[in-house]
Amino acid sequence: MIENRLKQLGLFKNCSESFLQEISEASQIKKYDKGQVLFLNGDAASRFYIIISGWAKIFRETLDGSQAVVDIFSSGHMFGETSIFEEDIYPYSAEIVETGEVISLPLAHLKKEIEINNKFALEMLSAMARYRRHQDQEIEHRTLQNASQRIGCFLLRLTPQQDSTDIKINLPYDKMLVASRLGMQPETFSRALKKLAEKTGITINGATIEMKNLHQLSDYSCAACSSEFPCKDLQAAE
Amino acid sequence: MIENRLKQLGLFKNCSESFLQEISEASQIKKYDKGQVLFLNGDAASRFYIIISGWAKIFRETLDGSQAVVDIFSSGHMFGETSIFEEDIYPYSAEIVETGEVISLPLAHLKKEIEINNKFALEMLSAMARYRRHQDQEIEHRTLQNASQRIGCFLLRLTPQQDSTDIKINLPYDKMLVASRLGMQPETFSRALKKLAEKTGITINGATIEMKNLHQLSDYSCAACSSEFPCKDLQAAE
DNA sequence: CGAGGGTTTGAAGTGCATCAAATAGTGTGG
DNA sequence: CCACACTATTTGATGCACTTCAAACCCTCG
Repeated sequence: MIENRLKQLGLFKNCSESFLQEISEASQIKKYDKGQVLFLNGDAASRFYIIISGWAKIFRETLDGSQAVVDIFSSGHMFGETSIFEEDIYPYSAEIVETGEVISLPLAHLKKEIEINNKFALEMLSAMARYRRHQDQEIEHRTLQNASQRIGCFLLRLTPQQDSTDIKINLPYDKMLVASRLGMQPETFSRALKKLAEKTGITINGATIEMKNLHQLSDYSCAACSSEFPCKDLQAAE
Repeated sequence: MIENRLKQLGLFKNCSESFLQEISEASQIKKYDKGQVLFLNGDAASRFYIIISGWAKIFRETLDGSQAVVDIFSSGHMFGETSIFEEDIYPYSAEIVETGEVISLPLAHLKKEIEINNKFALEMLSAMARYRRHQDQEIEHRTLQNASQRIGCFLLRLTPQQDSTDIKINLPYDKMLVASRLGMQPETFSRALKKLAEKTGITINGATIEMKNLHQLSDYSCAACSSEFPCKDLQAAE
């Protein structure tokens, strides 16, 4: 049930029962398959989205077909909501990259609630500010880090805790997608990951990566970054 | 007088006289010389800033001294305000790059007003949303455009109107800074600008650039961008 | 006039992209 | 359960864009 899902999100913690009920009734939860497009850059925007499971990528595409992946979202994240304030068109395209469930909600309800519920407006502002920092960091990473360092940084942000040794993780989605998320070609990703393994002693086995010494990894990856390790992901889910 | 300056900004249009008076009294307007640092990444944040004249750059710096310029602001722009919501430390450093006047205002007052003045909170949200789009575009540009195209795009966004022919503009700050703003080295900027001139028929004379045919310039520059010309700057001043 | 930064130019190196092809992996229908 | 088709991933070879280092030039301002 949608209402319960929404209640689990920190974002709506200051919203009234009646608002949650109302917006839930006007919302839809739906399973989307890998490859489905939710909306395209320039489309008229009337709804925003919250991911329940699976992954979605946010991207922009040029006429000649090359695309820039701006971000990739998972469970708990919201997107398409910036269209409330400007122009009512989506500023990017969104596509499901791992099958899962997504709630679509009407922007009109969101807008109304922001206008009348001050605490909720603050919650939104806080989320926006957090995301801005995330983007600043993104710009920095793409400017200063080389391919291997960007991968290392990405891996570090996937680790649950920083203190333990011998961490084993799985890449959250396929390598092609990780590559585009980090702004590089798949071939470059493959080579850069291998180079990272040589330099930092991590072990790669398909999509599974074993990290015995996080400090060695962070020494290498964070050398070209203004943030210190542990550099927690600023765009943390609600 | 600070209060009058603030009244000229659209941002504060829904604020009460008493708030404007209060925050003005707690604010300072000061002339800063080129090279002065306003704050550093990681500093405790208690004030935010609004530029009256001159230019300021927002950047992040690694231990080894290389820096990523995140943005460069001019008259009417505000920065450092995102620290209200998180951690109370600045997420980037700020330095004056063209001598001018800057107002520094207490974050505490801003925070209080956001909490009690709903319309103002909305105005802030709107500004945040606009800036987020600006950053998305920035990430796209740095991913998809080559050096010459980034310069062309930068020039197009400096032009006052899109329809006229034979436009003459001056670069707003020195070429080294434009280069860093666009994420490239000064040498690369110099060469890429020359290449742009060959490809699009613009004329370069020191810091003055003459553009006889904007369409030729946009055809070349916007080929690797998802936005159509005219691609107005989303981070427009208040 | 001379010092010092900004800008340009040249030469060489590096990192990533691209193109091409081999290999591994995955899901499908037989 | 296997063979096939298709996609993801890796590897190799090559090219290009940008960087780096070095030096010259130019401009401005004391």
